[in-house]
Amino acid sequence: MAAVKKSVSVKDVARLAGVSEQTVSRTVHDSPSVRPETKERVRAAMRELGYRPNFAGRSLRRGKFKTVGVAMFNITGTGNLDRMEGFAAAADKHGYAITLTKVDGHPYTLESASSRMSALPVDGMVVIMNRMPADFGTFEPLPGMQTVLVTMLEHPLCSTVDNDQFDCSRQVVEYLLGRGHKTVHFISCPERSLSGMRREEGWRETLRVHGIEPPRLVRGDWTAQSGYAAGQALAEDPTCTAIYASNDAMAYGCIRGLESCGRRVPEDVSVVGVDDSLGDIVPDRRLTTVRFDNKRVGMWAVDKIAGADGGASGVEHMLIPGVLVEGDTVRDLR
Amino acid sequence: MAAVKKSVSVKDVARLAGVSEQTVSRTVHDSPSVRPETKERVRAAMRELGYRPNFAGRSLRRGKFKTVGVAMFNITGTGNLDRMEGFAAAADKHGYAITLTKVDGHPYTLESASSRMSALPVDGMVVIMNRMPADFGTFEPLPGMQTVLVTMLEHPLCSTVDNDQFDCSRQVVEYLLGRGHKTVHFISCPERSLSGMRREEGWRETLRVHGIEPPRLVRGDWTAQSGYAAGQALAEDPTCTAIYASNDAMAYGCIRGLESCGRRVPEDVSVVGVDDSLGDIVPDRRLTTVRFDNKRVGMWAVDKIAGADGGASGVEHMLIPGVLVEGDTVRDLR
DNA sequence: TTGCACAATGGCAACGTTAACATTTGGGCG
DNA sequence: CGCCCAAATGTTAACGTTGCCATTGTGCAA
Repeated sequence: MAAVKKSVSVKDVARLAGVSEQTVSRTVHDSPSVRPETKERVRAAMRELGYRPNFAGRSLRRGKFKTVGVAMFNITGTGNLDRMEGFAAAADKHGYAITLTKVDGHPYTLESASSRMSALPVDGMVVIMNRMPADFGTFEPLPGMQTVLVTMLEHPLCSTVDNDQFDCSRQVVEYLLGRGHKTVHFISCPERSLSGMRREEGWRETLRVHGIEPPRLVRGDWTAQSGYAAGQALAEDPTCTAIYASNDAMAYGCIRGLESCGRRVPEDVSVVGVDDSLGDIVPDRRLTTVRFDNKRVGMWAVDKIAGADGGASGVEHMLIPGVLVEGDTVRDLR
Repeated sequence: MAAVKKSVSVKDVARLAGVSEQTVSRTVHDSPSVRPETKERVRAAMRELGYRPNFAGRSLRRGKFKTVGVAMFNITGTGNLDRMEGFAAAADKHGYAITLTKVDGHPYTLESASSRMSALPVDGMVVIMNRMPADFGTFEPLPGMQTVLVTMLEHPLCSTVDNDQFDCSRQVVEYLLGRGHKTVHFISCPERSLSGMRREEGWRETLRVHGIEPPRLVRGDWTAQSGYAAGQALAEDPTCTAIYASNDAMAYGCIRGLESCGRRVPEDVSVVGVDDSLGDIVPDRRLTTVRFDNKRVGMWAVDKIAGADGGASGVEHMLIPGVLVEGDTVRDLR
C-alpha cells in the first residue's frame, strides 16, 4: 500500500521494522549476528515497502561497482555476439554486470575509449579492437582501471586476449598435409585485416616448416564473389588439390567457382574455410572449417577483471585456439 | 606526479586550486558564474591530479543513473547485434550508457528480469523477449523503472516495439501478386515461433484480401535442409510459380531443391526470403528478401526511456516495417 | 553475589557530489 | 558618501549504505 515515495531506503525499512538501520543492513547481507526472528521481521518490512538496495549508495560506500565496461568501436562484426555471450556469462558468474559503450564517431584511440569509460560505474574495462588505434603503443590504462584488450597484439601494460589465428592456419595446413595433399593453396583477405594477415603468416610458415614452398596466393575480399573468382582461377591449376580460404563465404564461393569449371569438391579439390559462419544457411554442403571460441575469448576478458577483484593480477596475453570441424569438403588422398 | 591515492575527489582538487568544493563542482558543469581565470586554475588542478567525477557520488546525489538496462534471455539470436547497435547509438545520443544482463538460467519471467535489474544502476530497462515469459499477462513494471519490451505482443503496462512481421508478409505477397503470380506458396517455420506464426498469418490474410484461397503450406524448421526438401516437394506442383519462405536459409535451400528437380529460379519459379541474412555468403544469387531494421527497433526502445528522462511518457506500441530488397530470384510475369 | 564472555543491536561517521542558501566583494548610482 | 545589487565564491546538508565501535542483555563460572 506504500511505495509512492521515490525510493525506499534502509531508514524506511528500519522504522517500519522497529530496528536500527544497521540491523537492516545486516539482514540484507544475511549476517549471522541477527536473531532469526528479527531477520524475519525486517524481511517482512522490506517486502511490504518493496525495498531494493540502492546501487549508488552501496558502491559509494564500497568503492566498487561490480561492473565491467565494454568499449566497442563498431558493434557489428563477426563473432561479437558470441563474445558478448561470453562477457555476460562470465559477468553473471562473478555477480557482475556489463556496461556497453560505443566509441564510434569519437577518435579511434584507446585514450578516448578509456576516458569515456572512466565516467561510468565500472571497475575495469574491455576494449574490442577491430582496427589499430592510433595510440596503441603509447597508451597507459587509467590507474585503478584494469584494462583488457581484445586483440592478437601484445601490449606492455594491458592484458590481451583473442583467437589464435596463426594456430588456426597451422591446424588447417597440417590437417590437409596429413591427408596426403602435397601443398595447400590459399585465398587471402584484404591486407588491412590484422587477423587475416596473421592467418596468411600461419599458412606460409607452416608450409615452410614442412619443407614446402608456399604457392602463389589468390587475394580475396571476404565475399563469396571473390571466392568464386578465386575458385575459377585455381581450377586451371593441376597442382591444386587443396584450398584454404580465409573465411567461409569465400570457401563456399570457391566451391561453386570450382564446380562451374567442372571440378568436383571434394573429389578433385578439397576446400577448407574459417569461422564456421555458414551454419544452416547452405543446404548441400557441410564445409570443413575452423570454429573459434569467441565466447571463451569474452569470458577470459571478463574473468581477468572480475576474477582479480581486489588483488591486482599481472598483465597476461592469451591466444585461444580454434577447433577444426570436419565437414564433407575434404578428400583423404592416402 | 600524484595519483597514488585510490581516487581523486572534488575535495582534493579544491584544496590544490585553493577554492571551495562547490566551485570545483561548478567548474565541472561549466557554470557561467565562475570567473574564467578561476575555472582555468581549477581545470589545471583537475588535470594535475587526474580528477574523474565519481559516478556513485554523482548518481546518489542526483537519483539518476543515465543508464538503460538491457535484459536478454539469450544473447545469440538473429538481429540481436543490430538491436544492440541501436541501443548503443540511441544511448550515445542521449548521453546514456547501456548495461547488459543475461537472465539465462534464472526462471523465464519478466519478474525475474526486472528484479535483477533493480539492483543495478539503471533508470529504465529493455527486455528482449525471445520466448513467451510465464508472467507476461500479469507482470507489473517496478515503480520508477520505465520498462520497454521488445516483442510484437502488446502489453497493458509496458511499451513494446518490434519488427512488423504481418506487414512483412503483406509486402511480399503483394509484391509477387503485383508481378503477375496467381498465388504464393509458403514455407513456414516451427509453430512455437511467435514471429513466424505472425508471418504465416500475414501471408494467409493478404492472400484472402486479394480473394485467393491460400494453398497448403509446407512446414520447415528454419534450416536450409528443410527448405531444400520443401523445394523438391513444391517442384512437383505446376501451380506453384512463387514461393515465400520464412527465412533466407530456407529460401536458399528451396532454390537449390527446385534446381535439383530441374526447375530454374527465377525462370520457372520465383523465390523470396525474409531477414536479409545471407549477405555475402552466397556467390551465385542475390535473393529477394525483406530487410528488418533491428537497429531502429533498438533505438526506439532506448529513446523511449532516455528520451522521456523526467516526464513519464505513456505506454506505446510500435511496429517497425521492414523493407523489401529486390534481388534476382523473382520473375515478372506481366 | 559479582564478574566476565558473548550474543544482539544501536549510534555515528564517511564515501563523493551538488542543491540550496549564505556570504563576501566590487561597482554603479542617487 | 552611503546604499543596494549583482557577481563570485563559500558553507551546509543530504542522497543511501555500511564499517567501526559502543551499548545493552543473557547465561554461566567463580
